[in-house]
Amino acid sequence: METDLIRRCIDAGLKMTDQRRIVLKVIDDADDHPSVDTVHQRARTVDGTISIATVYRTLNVLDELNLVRRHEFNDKLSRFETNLDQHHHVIDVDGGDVHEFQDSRLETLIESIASELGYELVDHKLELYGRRKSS
Amino acid sequence: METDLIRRCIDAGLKMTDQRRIVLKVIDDADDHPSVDTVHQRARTVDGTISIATVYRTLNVLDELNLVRRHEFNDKLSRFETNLDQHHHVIDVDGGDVHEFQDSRLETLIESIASELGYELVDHKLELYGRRKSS
DNA sequence: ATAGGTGCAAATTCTTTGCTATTAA
DNA sequence: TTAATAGCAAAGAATTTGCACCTAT
Repeated sequence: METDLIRRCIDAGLKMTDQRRIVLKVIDDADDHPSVDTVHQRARTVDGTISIATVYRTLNVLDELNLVRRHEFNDKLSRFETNLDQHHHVIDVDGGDVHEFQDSRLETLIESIASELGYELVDHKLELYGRRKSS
Repeated sequence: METDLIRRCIDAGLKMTDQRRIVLKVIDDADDHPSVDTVHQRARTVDGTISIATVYRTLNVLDELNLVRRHEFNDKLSRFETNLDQHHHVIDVDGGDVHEFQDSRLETLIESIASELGYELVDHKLELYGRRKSS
């Protein structure tokens, strides 16, 4: 098994240890925005000996390589996501649920705003805080 | 002196102590995005005995009252801003400078996207990460 | 063979909190 | 007068790191 994420790590010159492979799989499989602790717990179900330090180190490396994005939504925990194309979020201010979405109008607008301001866009984060409409 | 921020705090039922007044002034005067520690240092230049605990407590109250917004840009420090109308930021990925901007097209689009998704917008944050164009 | 990675525990860093004394309202 | 707030120091929580051992390349 050679996921895209694994390949990118190898290309970046990282050693592919068992622990790293497990953390990468957890991250790759996640369709939510897990905290470090959650990633650790999930990794433990595969290998009970994997340490939280390794999880921290791995996530930090992935962050540096821009293979994951780090967020802090309502709480103060670091939360991670791999799906780098859909970085728009609606956070429910009541429940705290995080819902992802994608919108091309937004992409286009953001791109041109950055350009107008004299910047070449590298990445971006948009977080909408809202309340479910009852209607 | 009765700044708007002070007025809002009083209206919210907070006691206006000397320390609080100083922290509010620091926040109000800031045109950057100071960390808790920076706010503390600035407050100290006015009153050398003000404690960091008080700064934390004051900023937390302001955050709860939505009189400041809490950010975490490139570093992992909480950073604060009072200017709640201009919550769009470009972060220079090289220098780390944070530049604020305002864009009505964006406001409008975000508002309608939230609505389309079934949310009533309460607040939002947009962070663009970019690199200065040399051209 | 060896540069890089791991686990563990200790150390750091940031933030909160219990307590007693103080003070704005 | 009294409920809220301050300062201090201790406690907590999240994250990083030094070190001795291990392993992918």
